[in-house]
Amino acid sequence: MDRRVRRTRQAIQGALVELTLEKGYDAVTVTDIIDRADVGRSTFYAHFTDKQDVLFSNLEALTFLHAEPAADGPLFAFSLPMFEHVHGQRRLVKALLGRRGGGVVVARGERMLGRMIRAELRARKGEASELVVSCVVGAFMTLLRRWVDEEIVATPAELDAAFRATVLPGVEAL
Amino acid sequence: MDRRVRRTRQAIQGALVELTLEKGYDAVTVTDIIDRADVGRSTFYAHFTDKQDVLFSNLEALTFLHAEPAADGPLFAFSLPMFEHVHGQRRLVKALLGRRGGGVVVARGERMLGRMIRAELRARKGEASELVVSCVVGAFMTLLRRWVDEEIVATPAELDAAFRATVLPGVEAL
Amino acid sequence: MDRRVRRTRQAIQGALVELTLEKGYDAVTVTDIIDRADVGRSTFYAHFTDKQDVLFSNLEALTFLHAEPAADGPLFAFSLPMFEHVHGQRRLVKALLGRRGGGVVVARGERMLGRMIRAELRARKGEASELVVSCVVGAFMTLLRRWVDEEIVATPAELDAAFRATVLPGVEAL
Amino acid sequence: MDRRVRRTRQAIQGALVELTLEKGYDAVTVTDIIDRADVGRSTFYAHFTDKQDVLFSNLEALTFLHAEPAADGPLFAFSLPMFEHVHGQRRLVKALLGRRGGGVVVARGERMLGRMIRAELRARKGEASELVVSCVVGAFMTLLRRWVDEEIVATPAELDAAFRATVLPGVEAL
DNA sequence: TCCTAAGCGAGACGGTACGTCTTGTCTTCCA
DNA sequence: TGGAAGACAAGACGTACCGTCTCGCTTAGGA
Repeated sequence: MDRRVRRTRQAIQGALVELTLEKGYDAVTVTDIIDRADVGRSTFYAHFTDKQDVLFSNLEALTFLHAEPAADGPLFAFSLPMFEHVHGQRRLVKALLGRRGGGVVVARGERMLGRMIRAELRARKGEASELVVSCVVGAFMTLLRRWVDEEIVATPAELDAAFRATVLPGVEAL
Repeated sequence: MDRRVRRTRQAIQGALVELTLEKGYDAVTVTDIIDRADVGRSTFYAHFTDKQDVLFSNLEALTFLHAEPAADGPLFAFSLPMFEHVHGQRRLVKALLGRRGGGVVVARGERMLGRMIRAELRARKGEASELVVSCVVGAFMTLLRRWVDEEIVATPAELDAAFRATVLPGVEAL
Repeated sequence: MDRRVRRTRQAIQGALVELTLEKGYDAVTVTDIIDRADVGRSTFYAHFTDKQDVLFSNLEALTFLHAEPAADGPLFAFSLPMFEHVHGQRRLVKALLGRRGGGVVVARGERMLGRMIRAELRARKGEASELVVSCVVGAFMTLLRRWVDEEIVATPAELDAAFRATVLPGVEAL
Repeated sequence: MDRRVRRTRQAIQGALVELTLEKGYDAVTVTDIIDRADVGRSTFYAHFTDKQDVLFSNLEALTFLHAEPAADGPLFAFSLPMFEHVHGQRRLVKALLGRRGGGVVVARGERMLGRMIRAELRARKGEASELVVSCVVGAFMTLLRRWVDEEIVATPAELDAAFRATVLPGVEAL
């Protein structure tokens, strides 16, 4: 891929993140992005189909979203590494996943997390109740979201501890 | 209030709910609402400032959002009644709170639920960790949301059971 | 006719004149008139069909518009009395006929004046060229309009003198 | 300037003229113009601020409005050329200056003509009475307007003859 | 003196036009 | 000759008026 092309794409992606942090994803217009990235309108549409397309392209940088379920080790072992990973990318994660981000990203995160938790539960218990999966997903994602939105102040270790303390006893008792 | 006024407001509110179920809240335009409600443009703006204003006005019909925390009885006793209440208004709740609804409503629901859970925990344990509150709120709301979106099929009693089984042991052990 | 009715009609007519002098006829809205006259919307439409209807109703007070052609005496004898008559109603005439008034009134004035001048010429000369009638009408009306708009400062006698001095020699020579 | 831009502007200007001839300037809406010109709403406002702005832009095609006073030769020599010039653009002049046109154009024409006549009179007589100027302006403009409105049928030469015959004796006698 | 019809204000209502804004496509021009 | 700049059509936005309408209150003027 052309170096210029890469630069153009990054300028656009960066502009969306900045603007999302400033005004919230919904309020950002394609015109805003173009102006901020200092790029022509047709250039934007040459690289992306949509504002949402830019959002999703940014998503690939969020590697924690591609985590794989662990078949052994303690239940929900993904938790601590994930909080730590997010810690290093707070700014980006906040823009994408936080209150001002596009709701779609949260939905995607939930789906991915759901798959992981479902797989873990199946591996240990044979079957996974979708009701329980929803509870666990919700507990984790809400914690994560409120943290990046700075409604909660805590270290990754504290988050991990609280998450496990709240849901593990219930899940293991099933 | 004038009888005509009441009819106009209801036509508009109803139109928003219908259209949200059909195309999703974000895709609904004020023009859509006007046409569906068979109401003049100026009439719309005489009653509501916004599409969002209509959304919020509908919210008041969702009485379960105004639930009060119980000081005694079992922990999280609100759960079953709430699921049952929602059961009776699935259509409306789905439109407002579901995947296709406006994200704002979920946020409002979380805030309200957070207040309730925080109060219950304070009443029983003296103090309430915001981390734990977030987990419980997330577990409940995610369950509720996936249910109204029909990603989960279950009775209110089953939902209540799963919610309590998942989070109660952990919360009580603290 | 009810005394109340008369009062209402006059309030509306007066409001239009005032507002026309302030902002010009075109800029005056029915809503403006209603507010100024302190009258209900439906009352307005009970008495008049239009803003223009009010304008025309006011017109009847402008009696000089109903002048009759004189069959004898000097040519264009209507001139001096008309300027004098207007002098006494400058305010109203200015609102209706002036630059800020509705163009329709000028058109009406021209038609009426045209009839008068045509009749006078026919009486004295047997026939009246429509071209000459137009010139005379234009000369008189333009003089009148610029005078009520205060682009010209003069007494009725001076206006009459200028009008006759300019067009009479030409007309009589035909 | 872009070829597209020129085409767009002309389509809009042309649409206004057509529509003015059909319904009269006041009755023409921006929406009408847009539809007739087959142009997007935003495109209209990218080129013109107003309906009136389009009107004025059309005015520049009316070159006779920019005529210069002649310092010598017979008085009011502008008359015949002007009637002839208008003859070649009847359609446009009728739309802009006629009964159905915007009153503003007539006002502009009167001002321009006033300047010309005033200058001619000053050059020959030392001083120009504003009263006389008004009469002459009115005579000429009214003749012109009734002619383009087809209330009068005549050739440019006949119009010129009538105008001069009516006002010249009076003006020269002063 | 009552009472009944009309006059009236208040303002809800469906429409229509406005001028602004954003979107995604399409054309032009330049490097 | 390929890509940046930006003109464009489409259509939603929120505002301002319009002319119609329904509602009660008041206010004569006839019973």
